[in-house]
Amino acid sequence: MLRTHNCGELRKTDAGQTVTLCGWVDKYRDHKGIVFIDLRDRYGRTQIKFNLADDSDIQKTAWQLRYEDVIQVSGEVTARPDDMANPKLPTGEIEVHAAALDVLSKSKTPPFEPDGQNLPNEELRLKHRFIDLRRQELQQAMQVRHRLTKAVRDYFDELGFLDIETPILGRSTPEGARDYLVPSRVHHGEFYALPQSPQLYKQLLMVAGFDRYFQIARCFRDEDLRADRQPEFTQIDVEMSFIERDDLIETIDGLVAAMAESARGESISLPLPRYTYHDVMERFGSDKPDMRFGMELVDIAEVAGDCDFGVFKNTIAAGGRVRGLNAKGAADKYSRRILDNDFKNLVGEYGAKGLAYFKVTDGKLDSSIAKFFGEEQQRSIIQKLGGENGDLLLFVADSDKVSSAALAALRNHLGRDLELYDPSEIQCCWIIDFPLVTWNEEEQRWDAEHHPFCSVVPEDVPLLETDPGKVRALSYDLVCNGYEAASGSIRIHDAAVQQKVFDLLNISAEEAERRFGFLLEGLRYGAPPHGGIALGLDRWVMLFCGYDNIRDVIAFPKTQRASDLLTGAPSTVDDRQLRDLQIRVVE
RNA sequence: GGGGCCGUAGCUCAAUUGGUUAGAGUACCGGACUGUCGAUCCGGGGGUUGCGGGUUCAAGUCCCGUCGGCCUCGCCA
Repeated sequence: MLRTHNCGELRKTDAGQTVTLCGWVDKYRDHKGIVFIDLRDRYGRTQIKFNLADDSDIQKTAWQLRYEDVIQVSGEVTARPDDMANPKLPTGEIEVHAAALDVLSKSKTPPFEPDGQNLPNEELRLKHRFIDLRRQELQQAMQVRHRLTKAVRDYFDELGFLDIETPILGRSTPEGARDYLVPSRVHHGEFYALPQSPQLYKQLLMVAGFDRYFQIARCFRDEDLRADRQPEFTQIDVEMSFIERDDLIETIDGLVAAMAESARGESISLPLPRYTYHDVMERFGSDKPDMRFGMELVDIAEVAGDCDFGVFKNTIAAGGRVRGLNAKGAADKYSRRILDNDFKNLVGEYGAKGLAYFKVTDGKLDSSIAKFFGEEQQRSIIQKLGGENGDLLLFVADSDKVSSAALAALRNHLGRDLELYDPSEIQCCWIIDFPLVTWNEEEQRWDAEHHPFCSVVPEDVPLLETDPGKVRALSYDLVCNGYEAASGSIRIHDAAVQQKVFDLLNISAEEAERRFGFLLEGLRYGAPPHGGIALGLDRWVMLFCGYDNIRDVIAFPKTQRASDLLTGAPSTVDDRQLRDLQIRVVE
């Protein structure tokens, strides 16, 4: 070993010991006759003292030290005089009095310093990711990530789950997300697809009798990115046999508690609350509501349909909805310009054509459109939204879909902006009873909400033929702070029900056979009732770290256009490689 | 595919209505300094204002295009 201790562990009680430390020069303070170095590794920082009187050769080298040089220092641990201790550092009560110094590796002047001050733009940080990763936030994230995956493995191991790997090179199944394709050299013109998830494999593992499976699986989706989406990401993939929905949910409740314990040392009270899809869509306008605060949506259809405000009245007449929310005490918080521009644009992104708002003043509505509402109607609106003087009431009148999306976004914005919750808090809940299918207006057909193998609430099976939109799926999402953090379902193992679902989705027998024949064939050879779930590992790490960007918890992430600025991927390849694959690039 | 924000010294930023030689802090280089911990003080070097075109007597600033980064709608069974 080139060191006896790390840079975070020495304390006053170690005074007198001779130690050797290795690390990066984090700061240097050169007083000519005395030089201080803060030596950094991933465990912490320790002050090293170089004294002119001791050894002029060492001192000469110490004068040359610059940021991010890697050095090895030996010397005696010395207690600092009380008035010279640094309370900001855990090691601040001691310093190492250098008797030997070896520069292990000189650093070029770094493009930026990983001290977290004046953080450069992300482009530069991604280009020099090896430096960015020295920053405390990223070091922290990698540690949380490690602890989390270890907790996951330990938890499932305790419960008798087997960790089984599934192929990365698989067959393309052209529904859902766009596949990343890998050309085959041996089979001209044919391609593998990277897995969007191990979904079909894990169902076959159930058929094979591995009744408790989990895997920390890399997944790939060639879709446009977001702050919480990367083209390759990691799922905690789980599948169980001979279980019902609640068994799975309880198992995952325990997993979430174990993860929270390991990542943050927090105990989460179980069971996690469960809400139905219908319930949260009505109350929050979203199937992934942020439960850290209230501010629920309120329907004012009765008043709106009867008032003189054309937008409201016509929306109700056309079968739309008028709903609003109450920003408590925010009447004077937002200027008219912000309301008419920023807020209107915000809801406009979701298709809302406008935003109506009132301030509650003297028990009445105060707004340019208040005149369209009678005294009784104003009282009714205020009462429905629990309005008090000083409150700001905001309304969107539109279709169910648009008003939900717009108000959900507005609610999230207001919740954050009005600081209605502690941003370090974690609030998880289950969303259950999703609709099995949703009507696709453009294509004039029913689409699976989850996937075509998702099972049905037994009492709803007859509805498959009469009222498909009302059929509830045996699927469930785990939502955390407004993010979809896990999603799963009980799968169909009954051929007759599967056929009904395929019929509903307009998937012919030939088409089903062509698309997922290998799964269907497997299910014909004794398939146990089974179900599972997949948790987005990256998102959980992000949530547990309190970050709002998934790139901050991935060691080597990609940009929004899916390029890796560090390595330059994707890149062109040699003609010879293309020849082998019989692929030609066309302009 | 659509909408929005951004790009000036290695880095973080400034630069009036379009107007002198594009500035500051930090980093870097040199000097001073034996108790600092964002060390301090003195001095110095450092610019294709992302790139290309246009308007103008004059462009970092205005216009068009393009490249790159971020946020977002669509998309993500």
